[in-house]
Amino acid sequence: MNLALPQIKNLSIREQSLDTLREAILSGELKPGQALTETDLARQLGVSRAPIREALRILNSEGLVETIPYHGTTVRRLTKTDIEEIYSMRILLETYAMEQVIEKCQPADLQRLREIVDRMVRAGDAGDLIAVNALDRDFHDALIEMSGHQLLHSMWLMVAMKVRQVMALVNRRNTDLTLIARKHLPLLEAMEVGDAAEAKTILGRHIATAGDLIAEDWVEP
Amino acid sequence: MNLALPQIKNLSIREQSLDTLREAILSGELKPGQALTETDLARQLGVSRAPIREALRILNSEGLVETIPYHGTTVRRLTKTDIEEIYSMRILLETYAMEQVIEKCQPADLQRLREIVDRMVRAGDAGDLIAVNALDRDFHDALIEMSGHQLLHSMWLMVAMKVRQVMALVNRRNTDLTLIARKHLPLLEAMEVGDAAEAKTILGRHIATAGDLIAEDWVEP
DNA sequence: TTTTACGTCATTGTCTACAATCTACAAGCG
DNA sequence: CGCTTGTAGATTGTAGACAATGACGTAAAA
Repeated sequence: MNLALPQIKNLSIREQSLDTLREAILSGELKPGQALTETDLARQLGVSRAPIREALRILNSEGLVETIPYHGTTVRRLTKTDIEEIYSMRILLETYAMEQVIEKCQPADLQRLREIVDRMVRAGDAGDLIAVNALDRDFHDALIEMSGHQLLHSMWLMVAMKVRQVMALVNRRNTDLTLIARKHLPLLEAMEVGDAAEAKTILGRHIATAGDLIAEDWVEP
Repeated sequence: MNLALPQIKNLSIREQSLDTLREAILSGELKPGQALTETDLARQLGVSRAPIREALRILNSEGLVETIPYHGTTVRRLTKTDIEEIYSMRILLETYAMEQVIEKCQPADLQRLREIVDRMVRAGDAGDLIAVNALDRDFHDALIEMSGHQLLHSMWLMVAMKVRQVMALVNRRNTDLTLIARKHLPLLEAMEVGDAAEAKTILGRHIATAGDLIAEDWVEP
Protein backbone atom coordinates (compact mmCIF):
# COMPACT_ATOMS: atom_id res chain seq x y z
CA MET A 1 0.00 0.00 0.00
CA ASN A 2 1.48 3.26 -1.07
CA LEU A 3 -1.02 5.95 -1.94
CA ALA A 4 1.52 8.73 -1.72
CA LEU A 5 -0.59 10.44 0.89
CA PRO A 6 0.76 13.68 2.24
CA GLN A 7 2.36 13.50 5.66
CA ILE A 8 0.09 14.92 8.31
CA LYS A 9 2.03 17.45 10.29
CA ASN A 10 0.80 18.12 13.74
CA LEU A 11 3.21 20.67 15.03
CA SER A 12 2.60 21.88 18.54
CA ILE A 13 1.10 25.30 18.97
CA ARG A 14 4.39 26.37 20.48
CA GLU A 15 6.27 25.43 17.32
CA GLN A 16 3.71 27.09 15.10
CA SER A 17 3.79 30.24 17.20
CA LEU A 18 7.58 30.18 17.18
CA ASP A 19 7.74 29.85 13.41
CA THR A 20 5.16 32.56 12.91
CA LEU A 21 6.85 35.03 15.23
CA ARG A 22 10.33 34.31 13.93
CA GLU A 23 9.20 34.67 10.35
CA ALA A 24 7.53 37.98 11.22
CA ILE A 25 10.76 39.26 12.75
CA LEU A 26 13.05 38.03 9.99
CA SER A 27 10.80 39.41 7.27
CA GLY A 28 10.83 42.79 8.95
CA GLU A 29 7.10 42.66 9.60
CA LEU A 30 7.87 43.04 13.27
CA LYS A 31 10.36 45.86 13.49
CA PRO A 32 13.20 46.29 16.03
CA GLY A 33 11.95 47.93 19.19
CA GLN A 34 8.42 46.67 18.63
CA ALA A 35 6.83 45.57 21.90
CA LEU A 36 5.52 42.03 22.06
CA THR A 37 2.92 41.60 24.80
CA GLU A 38 2.10 38.01 25.51
CA THR A 39 -1.60 38.57 25.91
CA ASP A 40 -1.88 40.36 22.59
CA LEU A 41 0.10 37.72 20.74
CA ALA A 42 -1.98 34.97 22.34
CA ARG A 43 -5.19 36.71 21.31
CA GLN A 44 -3.98 37.38 17.79
CA LEU A 45 -2.84 33.79 17.22
CA GLY A 46 -5.90 32.44 18.98
CA VAL A 47 -3.98 30.47 21.61
CA SER A 48 -3.21 30.75 25.30
CA ARG A 49 -0.19 32.49 26.77
CA ALA A 50 1.74 29.35 27.75
CA PRO A 51 2.96 28.32 24.26
CA ILE A 52 3.58 31.96 23.39
CA ARG A 53 5.80 32.36 26.42
CA GLU A 54 7.82 29.28 25.53
CA ALA A 55 8.23 30.54 21.99
CA LEU A 56 9.41 33.93 23.29
CA ARG A 57 11.97 32.26 25.56
CA ILE A 58 13.37 30.46 22.52
CA LEU A 59 13.45 33.64 20.43
CA ASN A 60 15.21 35.29 23.33
CA SER A 61 17.96 32.70 23.44
CA GLU A 62 18.27 33.05 19.68
CA GLY A 63 18.95 36.73 20.22
CA LEU A 64 15.99 37.95 18.21
CA VAL A 65 14.07 39.47 21.12
CA GLU A 66 14.91 40.94 24.49
CA THR A 67 12.93 40.44 27.66
CA ILE A 68 13.00 42.66 30.69
CA PRO A 69 11.38 41.05 33.74
CA TYR A 70 7.88 42.35 34.48
CA HIS A 71 8.35 44.88 31.75
CA GLY A 72 7.96 43.18 28.45
CA THR A 73 9.53 41.63 25.41
CA THR A 74 10.68 43.65 22.43
CA VAL A 75 12.24 42.86 19.09
CA ARG A 76 15.97 43.29 19.54
CA ARG A 77 17.37 46.52 18.10
CA LEU A 78 20.19 46.32 15.59
CA THR A 79 23.08 48.74 15.85
CA LYS A 80 25.70 49.40 13.25
CA THR A 81 28.11 47.42 15.39
CA ASP A 82 25.70 44.49 15.29
CA ILE A 83 25.70 44.57 11.50
CA GLU A 84 29.48 44.63 11.37
CA GLU A 85 29.69 41.76 13.82
CA ILE A 86 27.15 39.72 11.91
CA TYR A 87 29.04 40.07 8.66
CA SER A 88 32.46 39.47 10.18
CA MET A 89 31.10 36.30 11.75
CA ARG A 90 29.65 35.30 8.40
CA ILE A 91 33.08 35.63 6.85
CA LEU A 92 34.67 33.59 9.60
CA LEU A 93 32.13 30.76 9.41
CA GLU A 94 31.79 30.63 5.65
CA THR A 95 35.48 30.76 4.80
CA TYR A 96 36.02 27.95 7.26
CA ALA A 97 33.28 25.94 5.59
CA MET A 98 34.86 26.70 2.22
CA GLU A 99 38.17 25.33 3.45
CA GLN A 100 36.53 22.11 4.62
CA VAL A 101 34.54 21.66 1.43
CA ILE A 102 37.54 22.14 -0.85
CA GLU A 103 39.53 19.73 1.26
CA LYS A 104 36.97 16.99 0.72
CA CYS A 105 36.41 18.03 -2.88
CA GLN A 106 33.28 16.11 -3.81
CA PRO A 107 32.42 16.61 -7.51
CA ALA A 108 28.72 16.23 -6.76
CA ASP A 109 28.93 19.16 -4.35
CA LEU A 110 30.54 21.39 -6.91
CA GLN A 111 27.91 20.49 -9.46
CA ARG A 112 25.17 21.30 -6.97
CA LEU A 113 26.68 24.72 -6.37
CA ARG A 114 27.12 25.31 -10.08
CA GLU A 115 23.45 24.57 -10.68
CA ILE A 116 22.45 27.08 -8.05
CA VAL A 117 24.70 29.74 -9.55
CA ASP A 118 23.43 29.01 -13.05
CA ARG A 119 19.86 29.50 -11.93
CA MET A 120 20.91 32.62 -10.07
CA VAL A 121 22.49 34.09 -13.19
CA ARG A 122 19.35 33.36 -15.17
CA ALA A 123 17.17 34.89 -12.46
CA GLY A 124 19.45 37.92 -12.44
CA ASP A 125 19.15 38.35 -16.20
CA ALA A 126 15.40 38.09 -15.83
CA GLY A 127 15.48 40.79 -13.16
CA ASP A 128 13.88 38.56 -10.55
CA LEU A 129 15.16 40.07 -7.30
CA ILE A 130 13.36 37.66 -5.01
CA ALA A 131 14.66 34.60 -6.85
CA VAL A 132 18.21 35.94 -6.81
CA ASN A 133 18.05 36.49 -3.09
CA ALA A 134 16.58 33.06 -2.43
CA LEU A 135 19.21 31.38 -4.58
CA ASP A 136 21.96 33.39 -2.94
CA ARG A 137 20.76 32.09 0.40
CA ASP A 138 20.64 28.59 -1.05
CA PHE A 139 24.22 28.90 -2.25
CA HIS A 140 25.68 29.92 1.07
CA ASP A 141 23.44 27.50 2.93
CA ALA A 142 24.60 24.67 0.68
CA LEU A 143 28.21 25.61 1.27
CA ILE A 144 27.84 25.33 5.01
CA GLU A 145 25.82 22.16 4.78
CA MET A 146 28.41 20.51 2.54
CA SER A 147 31.06 21.05 5.19
CA GLY A 148 29.27 18.33 7.12
CA HIS A 149 29.95 20.22 10.33
CA GLN A 150 26.78 20.21 12.40
CA LEU A 151 27.95 22.63 15.05
CA LEU A 152 29.16 25.02 12.38
CA HIS A 153 25.78 24.68 10.72
CA SER A 154 23.85 25.50 13.87
CA MET A 155 26.00 28.55 14.53
CA TRP A 156 25.59 29.66 10.96
CA LEU A 157 21.83 29.35 11.23
CA MET A 158 21.88 32.00 13.95
CA VAL A 159 23.96 34.34 11.86
CA ALA A 160 21.94 33.62 8.72
CA MET A 161 18.76 34.55 10.54
CA LYS A 162 20.14 37.90 11.48
CA VAL A 163 21.37 38.44 7.95
CA ARG A 164 17.85 37.80 6.68
CA GLN A 165 16.48 40.30 9.16
CA VAL A 166 19.00 42.94 8.19
CA MET A 167 18.35 42.40 4.50
CA ALA A 168 14.63 42.80 5.09
CA LEU A 169 15.07 46.01 7.04
CA VAL A 170 17.56 47.81 4.85
CA ASN A 171 16.39 50.11 2.12
CA ARG A 172 17.77 48.24 -0.81
CA ARG A 173 19.50 50.59 -3.16
CA ASN A 174 19.08 49.70 -6.80
CA THR A 175 21.59 46.91 -6.98
CA ASP A 176 22.80 45.31 -10.17
CA LEU A 177 21.25 41.88 -9.97
CA THR A 178 23.23 40.36 -12.80
CA LEU A 179 26.39 41.52 -11.06
CA ILE A 180 25.48 39.85 -7.76
CA ALA A 181 24.76 36.58 -9.49
CA ARG A 182 27.89 36.63 -11.64
CA LYS A 183 30.07 37.42 -8.65
CA HIS A 184 29.69 33.80 -7.67
CA LEU A 185 31.32 32.54 -10.86
CA PRO A 186 34.99 33.19 -10.05
CA LEU A 187 34.34 31.68 -6.64
CA LEU A 188 33.12 28.50 -8.24
CA GLU A 189 36.11 28.43 -10.56
CA ALA A 190 38.56 28.69 -7.69
CA MET A 191 36.75 25.84 -5.95
CA GLU A 192 36.86 23.68 -9.05
CA VAL A 193 40.62 24.00 -9.40
CA GLY A 194 40.95 23.42 -5.67
CA ASP A 195 42.54 26.78 -4.89
CA ALA A 196 41.43 27.14 -1.29
CA ALA A 197 43.31 30.35 -0.56
CA GLU A 198 41.89 32.09 -3.61
CA ALA A 199 38.38 30.83 -2.92
CA LYS A 200 38.53 32.03 0.68
CA THR A 201 39.81 35.44 -0.41
CA ILE A 202 37.08 35.88 -2.99
CA LEU A 203 34.38 34.68 -0.59
CA GLY A 204 35.62 36.94 2.16
CA ARG A 205 35.63 39.98 -0.08
CA HIS A 206 32.24 39.02 -1.49
CA ILE A 207 30.66 38.97 1.96
CA ALA A 208 32.61 41.96 3.26
CA THR A 209 31.50 44.25 0.44
CA ALA A 210 27.91 43.16 0.91
CA GLY A 211 28.18 43.90 4.61
CA ASP A 212 29.92 47.22 4.11
CA LEU A 213 27.23 48.38 1.71
CA ILE A 214 24.60 47.71 4.32
CA ALA A 215 26.51 48.96 7.37
CA GLU A 216 27.48 52.11 5.48
CA ASP A 217 24.05 53.67 5.32
CA TRP A 218 22.53 51.95 8.31
CA VAL A 219 20.29 54.25 10.27
CA GLU A 220 19.16 53.26 13.71
CA PRO A 221 15.54 54.10 14.42
CA MET B 1 24.74 54.47 54.78
CA ASN B 2 26.84 51.72 53.34
CA LEU B 3 26.63 48.49 55.24
CA ALA B 4 28.10 46.42 52.43
CA LEU B 5 25.03 44.26 52.57
CA PRO B 6 24.89 41.46 50.07
CA GLN B 7 22.79 42.15 47.01
CA ILE B 8 19.43 40.46 47.24
CA LYS B 9 18.95 38.45 44.11
CA ASN B 10 15.37 37.98 43.11
CA LEU B 11 15.81 35.93 39.99
CA SER B 12 12.66 34.41 38.56
CA ILE B 13 12.05 30.75 39.29
CA ARG B 14 12.59 30.10 35.61
CA GLU B 15 16.08 31.58 35.74
CA GLN B 16 16.94 29.73 38.92
CA SER B 17 15.69 26.46 37.46
CA LEU B 18 17.59 27.14 34.25
CA ASP B 19 20.82 27.82 36.09
CA THR B 20 20.39 24.79 38.31
CA LEU B 21 19.67 22.43 35.44
CA ARG B 22 22.39 23.83 33.22
CA GLU B 23 24.93 23.60 36.00
CA ALA B 24 23.90 20.01 36.66
CA ILE B 25 24.40 19.14 33.00
CA LEU B 26 27.71 20.96 32.61
CA SER B 27 29.13 19.49 35.78
CA GLY B 28 28.25 16.01 34.59
CA GLU B 29 25.83 15.47 37.43
CA LEU B 30 23.12 14.89 34.85
CA LYS B 31 24.63 12.51 32.35
CA PRO B 32 23.96 12.32 28.61
CA GLY B 33 20.91 10.23 27.86
CA GLN B 34 19.42 10.94 31.27
CA ALA B 35 15.65 11.46 31.05
CA LEU B 36 14.28 14.71 32.41
CA THR B 37 10.60 14.49 33.23
CA GLU B 38 9.00 17.82 33.90
CA THR B 39 6.90 16.61 36.79
CA ASP B 40 9.89 15.11 38.57
CA LEU B 41 12.03 18.20 38.07
CA ALA B 42 9.19 20.40 39.28
CA ARG B 43 8.75 18.28 42.38
CA GLN B 44 12.47 18.14 43.12
CA LEU B 45 12.93 21.89 42.76
CA GLY B 46 9.69 22.58 44.58
CA VAL B 47 8.09 24.59 41.80
CA SER B 48 5.40 24.07 39.21
CA ARG B 49 5.92 22.71 35.71
CA ALA B 50 5.54 26.01 33.84
CA PRO B 51 8.92 27.57 34.68
CA ILE B 52 10.59 24.15 34.29
CA ARG B 53 9.19 23.87 30.78
CA GLU B 54 10.46 27.30 29.82
CA ALA B 55 13.88 26.45 31.18
CA LEU B 56 13.91 23.20 29.21
CA ARG B 57 12.99 25.05 26.01
CA ILE B 58 15.99 27.31 26.55
CA LEU B 59 18.32 24.39 27.27
CA ASN B 60 17.00 22.79 24.12
CA SER B 61 17.84 25.77 21.97
CA GLU B 62 21.27 25.82 23.62
CA GLY B 63 21.73 22.27 22.41
CA LEU B 64 22.16 20.78 25.87
CA VAL B 65 18.98 18.71 25.86
CA GLU B 66 16.75 17.11 23.26
CA THR B 67 12.97 17.01 23.39
CA ILE B 68 10.77 14.57 21.54
CA PRO B 69 7.11 15.63 21.52
CA TYR B 70 4.95 13.69 23.97
CA HIS B 71 7.91 11.51 24.72
CA GLY B 72 10.25 13.42 26.94
CA THR B 73 13.39 15.47 27.30
CA THR B 74 16.82 13.93 27.66
CA VAL B 75 20.31 15.27 28.14
CA ARG B 76 21.89 15.39 24.70
CA ARG B 77 24.33 12.59 23.96
CA LEU B 78 27.85 13.47 22.88
CA THR B 79 29.45 11.50 20.08
CA LYS B 80 33.09 11.49 19.13
CA THR B 81 32.15 13.63 16.15
CA ASP B 82 30.56 16.14 18.53
CA ILE B 83 33.80 16.41 20.46
CA GLU B 84 35.80 16.96 17.30
CA GLU B 85 33.35 19.60 16.13
CA ILE B 86 33.40 21.38 19.46
CA TYR B 87 37.17 21.64 19.49
CA SER B 88 37.48 22.62 15.84
CA MET B 89 34.96 25.38 16.50
CA ARG B 90 36.94 26.44 19.53
CA ILE B 91 40.03 26.79 17.38
CA LEU B 92 38.14 28.80 14.80
CA LEU B 93 36.60 31.20 17.31
CA GLU B 94 39.63 31.62 19.56
CA THR B 95 42.20 32.14 16.82
CA TYR B 96 39.91 34.77 15.35
CA ALA B 97 39.66 36.46 18.73
CA MET B 98 43.44 36.29 19.05
CA GLU B 99 43.81 38.04 15.71
CA GLN B 100 41.49 40.82 16.81
CA VAL B 101 43.16 41.24 20.19
CA ILE B 102 46.67 41.44 18.77
CA GLU B 103 45.49 43.94 16.20
CA LYS B 104 44.25 46.27 18.89
CA CYS B 105 47.18 45.50 21.17
CA GLN B 106 46.12 46.96 24.50
CA PRO B 107 48.94 46.67 27.06
CA ALA B 108 46.39 46.39 29.86
CA ASP B 109 44.91 43.34 28.19
CA LEU B 110 48.24 41.63 27.93
CA GLN B 111 48.96 42.32 31.55
CA ARG B 112 45.62 40.86 32.54
CA LEU B 113 46.41 37.69 30.63
CA ARG B 114 49.86 37.49 32.13
CA GLU B 115 48.43 37.71 35.63
CA ILE B 116 46.08 34.83 34.89
CA VAL B 117 48.91 32.72 33.50
CA ASP B 118 51.14 33.53 36.47
CA ARG B 119 48.47 32.39 38.87
CA MET B 120 47.90 29.31 36.75
CA VAL B 121 51.57 28.39 36.89
CA ARG B 122 51.60 28.81 40.65
CA ALA B 123 48.44 26.69 40.98
CA GLY B 124 50.03 24.09 38.74
CA ASP B 125 53.14 23.95 40.89
CA ALA B 126 50.92 23.56 43.94
CA GLY B 127 49.12 20.68 42.24
CA ASP B 128 45.73 22.39 42.44
CA LEU B 129 43.86 20.82 39.53
CA ILE B 130 40.63 22.72 40.10
CA ALA B 131 42.35 26.09 40.23
CA VAL B 132 44.33 25.35 37.08
CA ASN B 133 41.15 24.44 35.23
CA ALA B 134 39.31 27.51 36.46
CA LEU B 135 42.20 29.78 35.48
CA ASP B 136 42.50 28.08 32.11
CA ARG B 137 38.84 28.88 31.52
CA ASP B 138 39.46 32.43 32.70
CA PHE B 139 42.31 32.81 30.24
CA HIS B 140 40.36 31.73 27.19
CA ASP B 141 37.29 33.60 28.36
CA ALA B 142 39.33 36.76 28.77
CA LEU B 143 40.78 36.36 25.31
CA ILE B 144 37.35 36.23 23.72
CA GLU B 145 36.05 39.07 25.85
CA MET B 146 38.98 41.29 24.93
CA SER B 147 38.12 40.94 21.27
CA GLY B 148 35.15 43.16 22.04
CA HIS B 149 33.05 41.12 19.64
CA GLN B 150 29.70 40.44 21.29
CA LEU B 151 28.40 38.02 18.71
CA LEU B 152 31.65 36.10 18.84
CA HIS B 153 31.34 36.04 22.59
CA SER B 154 27.81 34.66 22.55
CA MET B 155 28.80 31.94 20.10
CA TRP B 156 31.82 31.12 22.18
CA LEU B 157 29.66 30.79 25.28
CA MET B 158 27.80 27.96 23.59
CA VAL B 159 31.00 26.18 22.69
CA ALA B 160 32.55 26.82 26.09
CA MET B 161 29.54 25.26 27.80
CA LYS B 162 29.98 22.08 25.82
CA VAL B 163 33.69 22.09 26.54
CA ARG B 164 32.92 22.27 30.24
CA GLN B 165 30.51 19.37 29.92
CA VAL B 166 33.03 17.26 28.02
CA MET B 167 35.76 18.01 30.55
CA ALA B 168 33.45 16.96 33.37
CA LEU B 169 32.53 13.70 31.69
CA VAL B 170 35.92 12.56 30.52
CA ASN B 171 38.02 10.31 32.69
CA ARG B 172 40.89 12.66 33.25
CA ARG B 173 44.15 10.82 32.79
CA ASN B 174 46.87 11.96 35.11
CA THR B 175 47.85 15.10 33.30
CA ASP B 176 50.91 17.15 34.05
CA LEU B 177 49.44 20.27 35.59
CA THR B 178 52.57 22.33 35.48
CA LEU B 179 52.88 21.52 31.79
CA ILE B 180 49.36 22.73 31.01
CA ALA B 181 49.97 25.98 32.82
CA ARG B 182 53.36 26.62 31.25
CA LYS B 183 52.03 25.91 27.77
CA HIS B 184 50.42 29.35 27.92
CA LEU B 185 53.75 31.12 28.29
CA PRO B 186 55.00 30.98 24.66
CA LEU B 187 51.53 32.07 23.60
CA LEU B 188 51.78 35.14 25.76
CA GLU B 189 55.24 35.91 24.43
CA ALA B 190 54.04 35.77 20.83
CA MET B 191 51.23 38.14 21.73
CA GLU B 192 53.57 40.55 23.45
CA VAL B 193 55.80 40.87 20.40
CA GLY B 194 52.68 41.15 18.23
CA ASP B 195 53.35 38.05 16.17
CA ALA B 196 49.78 37.19 15.22
CA ALA B 197 50.62 34.27 12.95
CA GLU B 198 52.78 32.61 15.58
CA ALA B 199 50.22 33.22 18.33
CA LYS B 200 47.43 31.74 16.24
CA THR B 201 49.52 28.70 15.41
CA ILE B 202 50.44 28.07 19.03
CA LEU B 203 46.87 28.60 20.21
CA GLY B 204 45.49 26.34 17.51
CA ARG B 205 47.89 23.55 18.39
CA HIS B 206 47.25 24.08 22.09
CA ILE B 207 43.53 23.56 21.66
CA ALA B 208 43.86 20.82 19.07
CA THR B 209 46.06 18.64 21.25
CA ALA B 210 43.71 19.10 24.18
CA GLY B 211 40.80 18.08 21.97
CA ASP B 212 42.63 15.12 20.46
CA LEU B 213 43.52 13.78 23.89
CA ILE B 214 39.85 13.79 24.84
CA ALA B 215 38.43 12.59 21.53
CA GLU B 216 41.02 9.82 21.40
CA ASP B 217 39.68 7.76 24.24
CA TRP B 218 36.10 8.94 24.17
CA VAL B 219 33.69 6.14 24.85
CA GLU B 220 30.02 6.64 24.13
CA PRO B 221 27.73 5.19 26.78
C1' DT C 1 7.42 74.66 43.20
C1' DT C 2 9.53 70.50 44.30
C1' DT C 3 9.47 66.24 46.42
C1' DT C 4 7.54 62.29 48.35
C1' DA C 5 4.03 58.85 49.06
C1' DC C 6 0.51 56.12 47.31
C1' DG C 7 -2.94 53.95 44.34
C1' DT C 8 -4.09 52.27 39.87
C1' DC C 9 -3.15 49.85 35.83
C1' DA C 10 -0.90 46.95 32.57
C1' DT C 11 2.19 43.23 32.13
C1' DT C 12 4.71 39.41 33.36
C1' DG C 13 5.45 35.30 36.62
C1' DT C 14 3.50 31.16 38.52
C1' DC C 15 0.29 27.59 39.60
C1' DT C 16 -3.27 24.10 38.92
C1' DA C 17 -6.35 21.42 36.15
C1' DC C 18 -7.45 19.31 32.01
C1' DA C 19 -6.69 17.70 27.09
C1' DA C 20 -3.80 15.48 23.58
C1' DT C 21 -0.49 12.22 22.42
C1' DC C 22 2.80 8.45 22.71
C1' DT C 23 4.48 3.65 24.17
C1' DA C 24 3.67 -0.76 25.49
C1' DC C 25 1.05 -4.53 26.23
C1' DA C 26 -3.04 -7.21 26.10
C1' DA C 27 -7.17 -8.78 23.59
C1' DG C 28 -9.55 -10.03 19.45
C1' DC C 29 -9.57 -11.97 14.79
C1' DG C 30 -7.99 -14.36 10.65
C1' DC D 1 0.54 -18.44 15.32
C1' DG D 2 0.74 -13.68 13.30
C1' DC D 3 -1.40 -9.49 12.59
C1' DT D 4 -4.30 -5.84 13.78
C1' DT D 5 -6.77 -3.25 17.13
C1' DG D 6 -8.07 -1.58 21.53
C1' DT D 7 -6.87 -0.01 26.18
C1' DA D 8 -4.04 1.74 30.20
C1' DG D 9 -0.53 4.47 32.06
C1' DA D 10 2.63 7.99 31.75
C1' DT D 11 4.18 12.25 29.82
C1' DT D 12 3.85 16.31 27.46
C1' DG D 13 0.79 20.21 25.53
C1' DT D 14 -2.50 23.83 26.55
C1' DA D 15 -5.68 26.71 28.97
C1' DG D 16 -7.23 29.89 32.37
C1' DA D 17 -6.94 31.98 37.02
C1' DC D 18 -4.39 34.32 40.36
C1' DA D 19 -0.17 36.58 42.40
C1' DA D 20 3.82 39.61 41.94
C1' DT D 21 6.02 43.38 40.01
C1' DG D 22 7.01 47.76 37.93
C1' DA D 23 5.51 52.25 35.63
C1' DC D 24 2.89 56.12 35.71
C1' DG D 25 -0.07 59.54 37.31
C1' DT D 26 -2.07 61.98 41.25
C1' DA D 27 -2.33 64.09 45.49
C1' DA D 28 -0.42 65.57 49.78
C1' DA D 29 3.42 67.62 52.32
C1' DA D 30 7.71 70.38 52.70
